[in-house]
Amino acid sequence: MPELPEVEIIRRMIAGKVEKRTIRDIEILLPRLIKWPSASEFLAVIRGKTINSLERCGKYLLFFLSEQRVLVIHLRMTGRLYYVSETMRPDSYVRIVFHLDNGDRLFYSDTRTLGTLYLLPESELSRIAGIANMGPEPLTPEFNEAYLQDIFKTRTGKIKSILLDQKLIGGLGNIYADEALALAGIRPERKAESLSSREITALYLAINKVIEAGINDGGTSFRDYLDGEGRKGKHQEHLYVYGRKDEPCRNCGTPIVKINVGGRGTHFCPSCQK
DNA sequence: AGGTACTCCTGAAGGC
DNA sequence: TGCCTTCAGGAGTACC
Repeated sequence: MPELPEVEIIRRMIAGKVEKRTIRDIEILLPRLIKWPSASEFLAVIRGKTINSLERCGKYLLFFLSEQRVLVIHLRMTGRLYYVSETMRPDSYVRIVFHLDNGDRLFYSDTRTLGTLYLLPESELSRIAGIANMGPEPLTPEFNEAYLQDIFKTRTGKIKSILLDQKLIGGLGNIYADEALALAGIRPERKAESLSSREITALYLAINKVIEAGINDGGTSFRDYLDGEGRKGKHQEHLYVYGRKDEPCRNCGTPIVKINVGGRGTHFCPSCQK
């Protein structure tokens, strides 16, 4: 599942190739993935637009186009973007094909078809609530210990659920939330308000560390994720707890436990995490 | 505010 | 071998 590191890897791999290219045509094989506007209007508006830049906001990709339009893509669970040369054939899950003016294409592929696409004027970006309300992202100045102290101290919810709330922290998903809590030595079911300032410091450092490691490893390919050229990341080889149920903790050897927190599969070491 | 349940969706995996 | 059920989960929404 693409989280901040995976989306950032895709952005970096694709940005240099699509920027300054014009979208010559587009094939919409599964119209319901397009949330706004209608598929026919989407097609009419995007045709002939030039991609000025490719940015990321949390788990959203933002293609800034000519005439102050923005193409917004959220990959959700199984969405993928590939930049491919003229000769490559789409796999059976390609749902949308962007034809560029140099003959190359951008494939939007999605096995479970939960991804979402929008096309709107830049000035209306805030209509997408997930973007308008996005909390500070790891590895930015706004995401710091003081901010975490502030949001944790009054919240009675479980820390794992707090970490996944995009309004509070932008870009964290299930894998990196589990990993950060493991690295910080904190149990996922702890109430946020129960964390000591020392634990909050540890968690702050851990979140930045796992996100940075994920990016440096080219993302985590646990089930579905592939990068902008269809390749797997390497971070799954370095995971502490996610997907390691019954396997020995890398620190103490205790079998990793899997539970359900807030409807999400949650992994932790019952010995190292307090 | 926070918990729970439900929705979207398909392929993999597990049970018998 | 084969059929059926369960699970994976980001995000939105409904409801208490």
